[in-house]
Amino acid sequence: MTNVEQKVNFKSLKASCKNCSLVELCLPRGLDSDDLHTLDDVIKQRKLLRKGELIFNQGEESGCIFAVRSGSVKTFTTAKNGEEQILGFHLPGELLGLDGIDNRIHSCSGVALDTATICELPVKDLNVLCVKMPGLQQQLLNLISNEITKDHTMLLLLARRNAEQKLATFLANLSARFKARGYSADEFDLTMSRYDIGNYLGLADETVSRLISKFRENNIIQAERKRITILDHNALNEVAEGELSLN
Amino acid sequence: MTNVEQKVNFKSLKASCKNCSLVELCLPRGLDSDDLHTLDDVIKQRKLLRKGELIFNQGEESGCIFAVRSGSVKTFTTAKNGEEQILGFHLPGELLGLDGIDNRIHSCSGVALDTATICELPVKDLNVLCVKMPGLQQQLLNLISNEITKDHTMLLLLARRNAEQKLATFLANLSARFKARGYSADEFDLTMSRYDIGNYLGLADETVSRLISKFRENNIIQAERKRITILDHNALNEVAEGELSLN
DNA sequence: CGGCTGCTTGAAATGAGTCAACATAGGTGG
DNA sequence: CCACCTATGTTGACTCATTTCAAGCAGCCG
Repeated sequence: MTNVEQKVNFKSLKASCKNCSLVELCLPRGLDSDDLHTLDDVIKQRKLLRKGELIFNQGEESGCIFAVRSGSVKTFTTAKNGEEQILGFHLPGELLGLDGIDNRIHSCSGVALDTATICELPVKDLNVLCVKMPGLQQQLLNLISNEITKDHTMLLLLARRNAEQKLATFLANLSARFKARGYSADEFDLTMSRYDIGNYLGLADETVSRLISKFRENNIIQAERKRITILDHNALNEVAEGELSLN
Repeated sequence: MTNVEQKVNFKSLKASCKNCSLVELCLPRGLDSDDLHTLDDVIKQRKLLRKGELIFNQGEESGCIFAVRSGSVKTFTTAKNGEEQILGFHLPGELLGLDGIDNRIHSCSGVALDTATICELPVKDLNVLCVKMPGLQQQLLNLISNEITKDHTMLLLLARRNAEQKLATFLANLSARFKARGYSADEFDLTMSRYDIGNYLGLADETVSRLISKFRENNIIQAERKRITILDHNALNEVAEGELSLN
């Protein structure tokens, strides 16, 4: 199943880790070099997915968490009546499937938004490793804890903010995440549709469309279909905070 | 700090655990008896809180998670501009503060809604125990995983449901939780104000008031201020699911 | 007993949704 | 390679659920 016996002997720590995207997440709070290699060995080969392909399905027991290497991914729950609620969009270097970390059942599904590569990380192996590496244990808890905090921020956004603030927050957040991952904070492509954005933010897709136009008319962004250029981060943040209302 | 040396030698497992509310949560998926006692020893003495008293504060590092023994509690985040978003209400036997499980900083605050007793559980001690008790490790992850799932359900509720469905879901959920804890599913007191309910559900408090009246007029509930009696669980669930729309 | 806070109800205002028509891009097959 | 077709996005007009504003009421605490 895993290839723990496989030896790794490169000079550079990063270069020696096949699946850096996930391992990098653990670096900031210091696992030592040996630990990192052990962890890296547990991470399954990347998998290539086409747009729309399922990574894991709500209700199934994958026993894995996942890391995005390239491309992007959305997660969503499906209600009894069949309607979907998008829970998050995941960029390269980010994790998903943490809701299945107890090794039981995923409470949401993950789907590729475009061509994407993802790494699989079997929770079982992680648990075994945790005994040997107390640092990893802590890292894992940190990650989940952050997940909860993110959800709480989202609850606030959905419950208390108007459409303008929601979309501005969404764009500002995307920008910050691209920046954190080494991409441009000013110019990026939306891999998700207007419908997806609306679903995620609790808005009709027409509303999203209208707001994008409004932001453009106010010279806050430039928007050509999927391509977004942020012209005025300051104004965008002010709209997000409700300090600035447009038109 | 903790009283690990303290010996416990009662016959009944439950009777021998001073802080059953938390320990019970771990029972369903089987820690053995010795483990339970060890766990119980780590749980700090109950604390008595008056209405409005703070249990833990957003931004502070308590290093603890908490279990409600009696009374009820709300958790909420405070945004930059000072406005609050209630994240959840917690009944006896339920946990809170899991967002601070990484032993760092709480991303929300907890406050007693009425006179309440709560137990404190230092995460540090838990981590130590986890090494000795692999089962506990798993239990903890399960709990957090469930927390995430609950948040996801809430995201769906806030983003996709109308006011009627939100309130019906809220009441049905409360009822189920009371039942699960051995209280009546039909009759209970709301310890939170209309304002709190509205804040939690992303509604104006006037809307909550109006809906309660509407539910009463439709003979779904009886409502005398804080006292709620559910007359028709079936109808309530149908409203929650959007299968039934009132008036 | 009075004042305060929380609750209820009404009337008016409005933000976002719905419905509908049209535009554009990208993909497919002839 | 072009023409068509379907997806997705845009924009307008109208509707309506929920909010906001406002007034009155009821329970509760000091």
